[in-house]
Amino acid sequence: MLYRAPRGTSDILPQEQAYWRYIEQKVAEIAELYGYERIDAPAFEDTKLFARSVGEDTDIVKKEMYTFEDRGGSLLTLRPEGTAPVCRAYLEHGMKNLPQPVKLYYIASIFRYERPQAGRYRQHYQFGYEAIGDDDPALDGEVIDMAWQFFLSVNLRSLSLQLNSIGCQKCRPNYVAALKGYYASHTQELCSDCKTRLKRNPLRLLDCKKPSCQMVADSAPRSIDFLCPECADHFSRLKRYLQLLDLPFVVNHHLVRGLGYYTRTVFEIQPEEGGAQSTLVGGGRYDDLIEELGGKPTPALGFAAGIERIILNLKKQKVAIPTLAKPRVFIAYLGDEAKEGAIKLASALRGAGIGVIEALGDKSLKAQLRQANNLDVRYAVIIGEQEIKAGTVILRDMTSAQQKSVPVSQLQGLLK
RNA sequence: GUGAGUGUCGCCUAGCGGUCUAAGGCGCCAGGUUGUGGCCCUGGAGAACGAGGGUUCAAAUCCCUCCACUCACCCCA
Repeated sequence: MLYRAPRGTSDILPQEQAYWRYIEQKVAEIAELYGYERIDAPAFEDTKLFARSVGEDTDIVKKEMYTFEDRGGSLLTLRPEGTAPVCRAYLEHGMKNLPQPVKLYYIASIFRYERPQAGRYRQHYQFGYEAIGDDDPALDGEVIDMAWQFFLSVNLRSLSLQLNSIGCQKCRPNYVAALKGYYASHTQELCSDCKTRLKRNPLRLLDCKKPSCQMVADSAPRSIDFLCPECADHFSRLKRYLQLLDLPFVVNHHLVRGLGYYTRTVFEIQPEEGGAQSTLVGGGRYDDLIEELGGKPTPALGFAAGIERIILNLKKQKVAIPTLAKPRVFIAYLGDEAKEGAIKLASALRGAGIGVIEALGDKSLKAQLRQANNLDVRYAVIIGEQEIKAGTVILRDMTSAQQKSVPVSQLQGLLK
């Protein structure tokens, strides 16, 4: 084989498309229900947009971006996440002049140069909802509710909703300092990865998977104990609203999220029987991001969900999804004259909204019907020399194997 | 970037140093007489055995390198 899809990418084949259609429809339905409108940003952006927003020190920026220089010398990057482009669009189009918050959603391909494994791809798809321009915890509740309702609507069950608050610019430094202090006295118990995390990104110490590090993390200071009064109030009101909505969240003190821009609320949704790359939804508040990108201080939040991972779980849970429509009629013909009749008939039927597949070439009727059978079509319409003369066709029901001669004029009605 | 496992027709699998210019099943195509499918029967197309180097009289079968896939780590949806 000369060419294959690049590593970490894959073709979404016809037999998979029903899942994609299903999810895209649900995403749009939920959006409509909550008043979110679709936005499609370009697949690549100025590299600096992601470097600034995601955080220079994150792995995404340091080693996972598809960055290239175009012929004009601009440094561009295939989007490694969906939030920054939406924020850029918010600023670029002056959306602060719209009624706030501005509520947007997207479905987009995402590119990250990582080693592929179960549930992780170099090109994959995420959808996300973003609400920009309000800091009311009720908005946090709404966004989390949307994520939860989405999964209810696609019939995925046994999910867990994890919640935490990591504070704001004012209170988080105190927490990080306390965390560092705590970990400094436990360095000898840490794995080598955690030793570097202690220097680079102390918050990430909390979700190391190694059991020995988990033990250390279990007794570590908790972010919610260091929240400033405003953040603490925000968090407790959010929890109140989530209770009102009957959302079964659990506060996870180890949940910190990887992207650099999060403030206050962070949350994830994952299967209860979680494997390695199992997180279905990750999101949270990013109150400083718009300002960081050059706008006025503007609170905002959102989440992103991985579509391939959702499909993986739909299959695992054997969720029944609607099948895609396909033509119900196959037209077979015998001879050149009949072929011309078949071409005209197919066109007329399609004009009436009836899906039709035509035979091709100069095959035996047997071969044509075999094809009809393989196409899993409901009816075969057969046209031969006799039918052309008589102005009729043979209508064959492929499931019952009953067939009868009918006038062409009546065919359309019989196929409805 | 690290570690482990895998790599034979579109799919699944047999072969594990000579009988393999590779076998079977599914699928695909065509026939089984004159204008008819799905079952059955017959036939056909389709892989130089991931790629490139070795070892050997001889390699799909042994060795090396690379590539890809799968899973895990890092990280993340």
